[in-house]
Amino acid sequence: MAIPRAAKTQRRTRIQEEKEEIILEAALDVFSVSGFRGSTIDQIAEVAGMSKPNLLYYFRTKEAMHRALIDRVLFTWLEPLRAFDANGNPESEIRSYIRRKLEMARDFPRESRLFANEMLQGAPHVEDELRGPLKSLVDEKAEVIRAWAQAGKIARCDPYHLIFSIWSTTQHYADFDVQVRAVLGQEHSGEGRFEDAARYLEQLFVDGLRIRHN
Amino acid sequence: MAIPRAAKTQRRTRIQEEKEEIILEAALDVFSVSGFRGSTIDQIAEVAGMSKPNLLYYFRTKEAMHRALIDRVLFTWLEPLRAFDANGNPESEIRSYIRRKLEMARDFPRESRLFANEMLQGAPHVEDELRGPLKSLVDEKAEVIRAWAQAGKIARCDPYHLIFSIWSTTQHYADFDVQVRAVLGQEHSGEGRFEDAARYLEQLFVDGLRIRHN
DNA sequence: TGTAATGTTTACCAATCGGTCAAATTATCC
DNA sequence: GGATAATTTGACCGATTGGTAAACATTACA
Repeated sequence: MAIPRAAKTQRRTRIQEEKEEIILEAALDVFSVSGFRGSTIDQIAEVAGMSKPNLLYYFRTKEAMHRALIDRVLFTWLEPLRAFDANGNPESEIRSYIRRKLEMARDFPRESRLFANEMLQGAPHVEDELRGPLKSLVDEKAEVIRAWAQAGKIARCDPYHLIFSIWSTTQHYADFDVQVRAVLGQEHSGEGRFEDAARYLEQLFVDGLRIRHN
Repeated sequence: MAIPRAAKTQRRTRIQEEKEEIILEAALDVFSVSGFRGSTIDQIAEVAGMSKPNLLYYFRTKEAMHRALIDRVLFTWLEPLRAFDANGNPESEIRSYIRRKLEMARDFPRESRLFANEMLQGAPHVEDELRGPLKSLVDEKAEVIRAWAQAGKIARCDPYHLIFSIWSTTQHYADFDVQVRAVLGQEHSGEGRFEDAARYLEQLFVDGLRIRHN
């Protein structure tokens, strides 16, 4: 006799793991494009290749699917920042942070867009996480950067806005991908654009544009 | 006897101009948060303070409202880039471009988010404009930047990615406003954050982080 | 192999969706 | 003021929405 819901059982069966994975994969496809409100369970069900009630057997509500996705993305999304090392030297740390974030924009654009969608809507589902864990992590890394500036290793600058600028420039290649490709034109829209972006961004952050003052 | 639709008449009445303005204002509120699919005519009608059939008297479909908004935003959004002057000197041109874009992020965040929403969804309504007028304008300005680099006035760098980086860093303060405020905390979330951002970004682009190599 | 638990589907529900219609109301202009 | 055009609304429509109920199918395990 149909026990509660799969999510409530103690041990997860093989089928549960597999199907939940398929569902979240499909949900990521849909949510990342249309946002929470603009996505429908039917869309997700179709992408996942199963019936709507079957989806709802694994995730009771649309919100539960979204929640599960957001939780997963939030964690992995901050990996590169966590790896930011206070003991490394500024140049290589900043260079590799940029590179890692760019790789994520290239390899996980849907995750980036899911997050962006949530931000655009005012973060109704994750505001607590932003104010809590995210802020704490950024505060910690900002302190590292501040110390570098204090020691004269890099220019004095606002560490928070420095972090914002790395986030925005790198995520741009995932979130605004259509625009980037349209502007670059067909001949420069290959995967090489990420290499070009990496080269440009590393130069920008390390040396700036070296504008000749006059 | 009810003539076609207002939009089809030759001369627009005072009421038409007023109401269309009110509707577009409300539509901007709603579309910029929830995107096209996630927004409903009822929501817009409620914000606009009029009945749904009354909205549809001025704009026949939800798509027509969105279209009208997008057209308006697309035009004004590129003003700063159009003002980019080939004859000016690189430093002041880049500085003032950054400043203007930041002012727009501050003063017209809904317009920025409407555009961002459209990009996230793959630009289904504006892809032609991206490939046409937008690309042309960027090509033109990229050529200016390339000439500056050629003349040794600024560092050699990819002009397209330079433009992308100015777009992304400045629009970030509109599109990711919630995140920026959450991370900065209450004490630094006042309007002063735009001043801080301007100072940081001008430094970044002009001088870079001046990382000490070793 | 039998049976209980797990998984899947068809049929359905009330609410909301984008949009229409005709009637009622208001503004405009002679 | 009256005729006419412009504006506004309540009632309504079929389609789609998130979600449920219950019957049916499959799996796991003793």
